[in-house]
Amino acid sequence: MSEEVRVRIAPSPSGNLHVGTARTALFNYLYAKKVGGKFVLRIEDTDAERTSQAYIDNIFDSLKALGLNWDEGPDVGGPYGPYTQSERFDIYPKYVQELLDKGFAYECFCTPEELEAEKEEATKNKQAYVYSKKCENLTEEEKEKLRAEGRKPAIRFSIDKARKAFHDSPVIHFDDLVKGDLHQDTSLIGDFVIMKSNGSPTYNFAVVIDDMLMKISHIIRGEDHISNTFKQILIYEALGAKVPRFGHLGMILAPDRSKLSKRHGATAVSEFVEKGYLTDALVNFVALLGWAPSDGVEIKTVDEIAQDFRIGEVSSSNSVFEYDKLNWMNGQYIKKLSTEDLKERLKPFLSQYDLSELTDEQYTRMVEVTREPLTILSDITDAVPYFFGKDVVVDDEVQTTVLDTETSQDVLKAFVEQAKEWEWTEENLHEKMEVFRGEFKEKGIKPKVTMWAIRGAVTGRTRGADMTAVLAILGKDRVLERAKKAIK
RNA sequence: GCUCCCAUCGUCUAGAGGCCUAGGACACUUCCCUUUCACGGAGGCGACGGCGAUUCGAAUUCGCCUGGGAGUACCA
Repeated sequence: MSEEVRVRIAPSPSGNLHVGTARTALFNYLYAKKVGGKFVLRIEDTDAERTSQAYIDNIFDSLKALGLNWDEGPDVGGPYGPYTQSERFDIYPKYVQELLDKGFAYECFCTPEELEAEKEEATKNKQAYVYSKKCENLTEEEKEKLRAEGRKPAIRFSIDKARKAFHDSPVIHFDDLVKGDLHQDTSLIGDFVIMKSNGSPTYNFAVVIDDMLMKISHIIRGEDHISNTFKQILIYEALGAKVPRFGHLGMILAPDRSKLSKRHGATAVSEFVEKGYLTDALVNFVALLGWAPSDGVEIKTVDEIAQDFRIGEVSSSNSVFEYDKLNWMNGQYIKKLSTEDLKERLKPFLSQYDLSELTDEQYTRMVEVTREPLTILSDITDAVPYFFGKDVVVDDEVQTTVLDTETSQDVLKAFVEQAKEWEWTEENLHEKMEVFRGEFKEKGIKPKVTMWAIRGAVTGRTRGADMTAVLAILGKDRVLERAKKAIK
């Protein structure tokens, strides 16, 4: 039973779910799925200042949208709850006391000013700063005196004592799931605070307690946590707990190789969704940042990826988040959507238009003929203005380079003349237009030039959806009116 | 500053001593298809950061250098 694989994602709700966190969540999820383990969600809302319910909801929604469903979490519960850190506050003191009793922790009465001075001194001497440990061997009398001054102690973890109890060398190692053997000289790690003077646990302590109590067996996270790992291993050992396996993923960088931030565009999963990215495409893309399919087929569902996933094969280097491939991939996913599904998904991006102008059939056809070039859903906004309203806005350039030409004028005159007699069904229009192009071709005018004239008059543009379909959707009256209007 | 991690095309990556004149995907580009844009199809451009060492043989092993990233809090 203790062999059960349990992984977790423990986001801090100080912002919307970041793509980096999403990728970490994904890799944990993939690992759990692959080996039949449990995926746990824990909310680390210790920092009340930056936490908000909106962010918590955003994290839930984003994870769900990505298909990363958790087996245990704040909402669904589980055997090792609560899964919200702020509700776990009363369980930490017990373990602090245990460490105190075992001699692996001690009270520290240093003030922020004193600590600051130590640090300055260290930087001045170009030394790496490590806490002086001056409070480690305080006598009871000294402690009483400090307490009488009104000082409230923080609790520090004694790196050296813990290390000596379990390791021969000050250099400790662990076998990382993705990076292999990792080591660190613990004499370079200062005795860090595990419980603040206000009684709340620090991150490095709380995670260990939470992960230990939640029986997390494998901790897969960003490599920015490597240095924390050594501290955490020592705490696990000091508590007599089983040390979990760790796996550290490379970071996701922006194209300029700096940390991905708002400056580079969207960073939260929800922002990508708002921009018109499909969550299926987003997870797929993010999975490819560090992982490669064994069969070379890159477009895959999360379940398919899970089948093929091996944590040891994940790349240990950082990767750059480039939009090019994401865009391509999103386009591929849009192509796979049924028209009915796409019609619904497109609606939020068509809010500036009055969809009631169109019958369902017209809307369906419009989507069918405009969906091809979409890479993100919001592209639809720019692709359809001419389907709405009576008139059309003609680009200046289209006016001068297309409509104003003598050829175009001839084409439009002939078009109006002939089209008013046509039966206005798409099928019939298709035939008629073919004949129409043929007539002009005989006069030496290329089919595309003929079409440009009509397209320019009817849509105001030189590019767009299939012309015949556009004519059919717009209806005879509007088409003829717009065509006439373009004739001088 | 100190410590740690990383290093194959512009980007994501395959590659675990000879199968590599380094493969794929995206991007870029040429051509084809075509009522435009796009999609699709067929090509092209394009990389083992540098220097040593080990070896008959290194992208693959080792060392140094360089470059990039991260951590150095009573933040998480």
